Amino acid sequence: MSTHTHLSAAESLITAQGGRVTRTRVAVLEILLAADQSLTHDEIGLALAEQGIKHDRVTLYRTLDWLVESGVAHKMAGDDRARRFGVAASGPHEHAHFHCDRCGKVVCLEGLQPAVAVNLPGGYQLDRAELVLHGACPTCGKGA
Amino acid sequence: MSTHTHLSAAESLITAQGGRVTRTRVAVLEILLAADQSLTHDEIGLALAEQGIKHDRVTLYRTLDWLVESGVAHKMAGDDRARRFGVAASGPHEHAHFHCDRCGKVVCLEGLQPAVAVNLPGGYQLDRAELVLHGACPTCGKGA
DNA sequence: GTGGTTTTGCAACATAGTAGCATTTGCGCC
DNA sequence: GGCGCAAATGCTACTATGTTGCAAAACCAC
Repeated sequence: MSTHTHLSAAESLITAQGGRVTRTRVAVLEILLAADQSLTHDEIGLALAEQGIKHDRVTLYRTLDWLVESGVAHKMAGDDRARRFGVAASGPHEHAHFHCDRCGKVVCLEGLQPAVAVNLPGGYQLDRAELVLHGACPTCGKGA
Repeated sequence: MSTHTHLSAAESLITAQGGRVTRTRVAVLEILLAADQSLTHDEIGLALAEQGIKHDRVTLYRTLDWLVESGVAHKMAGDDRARRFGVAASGPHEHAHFHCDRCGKVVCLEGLQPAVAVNLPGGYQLDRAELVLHGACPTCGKGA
């Protein structure tokens, strides 16, 4: 299975960033691309294990860091102390996140960055705004 | 110095929440009240030590948790994995934070919660919005 | 295939936060 | 003022998350 000339979306993304296409990288990126929510290092590691992909905790950290540095993925700090990762689908980091306070799930909400025309006190230079919405996701909200 | 009938702001706040007025609690709360920025557990611990107030790491965690639960202080997760604490001066948690990407300092920006009239995809129930602005603080911005 | 660089895997370390339990302390009550 | 009891503290040990250094392995250009 090496004569393929067809590259998967994950493989294309990786080569486009000038990185080597490795088992772990492809698998991690595919997991992130397939996920409808932000995943923790742990969840990704579990998914890898389920696919029978042997890997090291450290490798995964480094892979994720590389994806973030390359601008392919993005990292966000949650209320628990675990960082969550997701694919930065379109454009810059200008997208909001929705954090379900019941199941703890974090989803990316693309294209709804609001008018954050805040009037900052003097001297502050605004670079980018990060918006996290808290509430209940569709799944948890139904039960209420 | 125990015949005082006058209570400090910190002491009043503590008793108002039905908690006991202890050395550590008063000191921590006074530190938070005096701070112009959000502080990490570590920074607060250092400040306590400077005041010669003996304390335990665990006690500080518990004190801070209590303050947050009582609604006196608020907790926020930063990009580093340390939680930062600040006094929730006015009203609910409806205030934004400014994170200086150069010195890492986090300040609370009261009264500038923007119109987060975001149109959520179907099914999401918005509870509260958390806004974190990134950029340079006045001090760091000057040097640029 | 060969060579050189990137990436991985391992082991050890670092930091942030938590749990259980005995001791101390604040504070209401007498 | 002293007593008792619940709340708070301090200790030790532990968990979880993330990092560093280095040797071995894997990628990929040639």
